[in-house]
Amino acid sequence: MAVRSDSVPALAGVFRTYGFDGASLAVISEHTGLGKGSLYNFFPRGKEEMAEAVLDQVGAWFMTEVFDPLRVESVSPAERITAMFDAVAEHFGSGNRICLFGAFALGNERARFGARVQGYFDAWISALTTALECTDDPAGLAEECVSTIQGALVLSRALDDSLVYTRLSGRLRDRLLARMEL
Amino acid sequence: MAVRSDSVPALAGVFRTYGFDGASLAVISEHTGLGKGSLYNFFPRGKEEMAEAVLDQVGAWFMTEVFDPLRVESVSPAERITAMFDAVAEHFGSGNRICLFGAFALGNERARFGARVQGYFDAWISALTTALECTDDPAGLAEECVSTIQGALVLSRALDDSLVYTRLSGRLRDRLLARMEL
DNA sequence: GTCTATAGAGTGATAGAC
DNA sequence: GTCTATCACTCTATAGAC
Repeated sequence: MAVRSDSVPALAGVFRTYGFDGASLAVISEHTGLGKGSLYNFFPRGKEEMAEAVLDQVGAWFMTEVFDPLRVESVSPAERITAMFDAVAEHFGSGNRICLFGAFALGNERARFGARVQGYFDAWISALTTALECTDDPAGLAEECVSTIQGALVLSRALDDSLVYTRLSGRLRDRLLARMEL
Repeated sequence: MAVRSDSVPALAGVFRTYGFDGASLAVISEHTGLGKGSLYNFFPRGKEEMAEAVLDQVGAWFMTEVFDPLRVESVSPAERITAMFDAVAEHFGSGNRICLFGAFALGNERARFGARVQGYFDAWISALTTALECTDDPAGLAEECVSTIQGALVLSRALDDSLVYTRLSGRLRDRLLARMEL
């Protein structure tokens, strides 16, 4: 039997492709394979609740797979940073998939989901700052790192070339690792 | 009497705030002060033509105020770069306004306006590459610069703090200028 | 008469909610 | 599937400039 959480990955794909406003219930119904009745059974508050569920599930994935590992003291800071870039590249399909939080930050969606968006970026920068404590400017570099990844996703998407993402994130990673050796 | 181009700045504000899908004719009519009759008189193909007009006007502004000055050989490369950061900060309200091309790149709008989005970023990177010819990696740094500005706009918006933009673009500018002195 | 600008009632289609 | 609201858009009407 289908459960609510099973439909969240499909919902994520729809919101990534169409945005919040562009994702009609007809499109959602088609991509999830669920009728409107089922959708309102799982998400009584409608589309807004669907998007919240997506944001929460993606946010939870980043927490366990990206943010928490950045604070594990038994792993060297350089290895933590390298692992972060690997996990992030995997999640964003090396530039082929956008960041929902970034897209929602730029779009009209920010009005509805601003708190979740802010929480995601705060958590990322905070975790990165911990891993970069061995540098001379942990908070500044963490902010720069998160921002650069978002920029790489924008540019990669704009130029329709995932190599742009790979190139930019590789440069960033190397620059951070160099700063950690000081 | 009103002319078509007078309404474009108001249209730009609407699309920036609501996105393409979120900007209904009712909202557009309200913010421009024009009835539907006037809007369809100026833009016979409707919303799509309105957005194209906005993109074209913003693109033209960047061409004359940002891209072309980057190629003026009578000005030193360092001064050209500094002037670019000033003009860009002015246009983006130091992080308070988003980049329409960046937002359209991440959103559903890319399907309709992808060519214009790609042209904007190509032109920017190309012009910057010229100004950075005195460095060891003009094209790479140009790509990195444009991407970082976009990332700064995303993060600034996400955290609702324009100081994030000011801080990140200042760091980037200084880093570029340092690379030019080599 | 012709052209551009304006206003807004009215169209069918489709939206989200239930 | 049914509901109502709203969507993008069309059309008619009217105004003044030439």
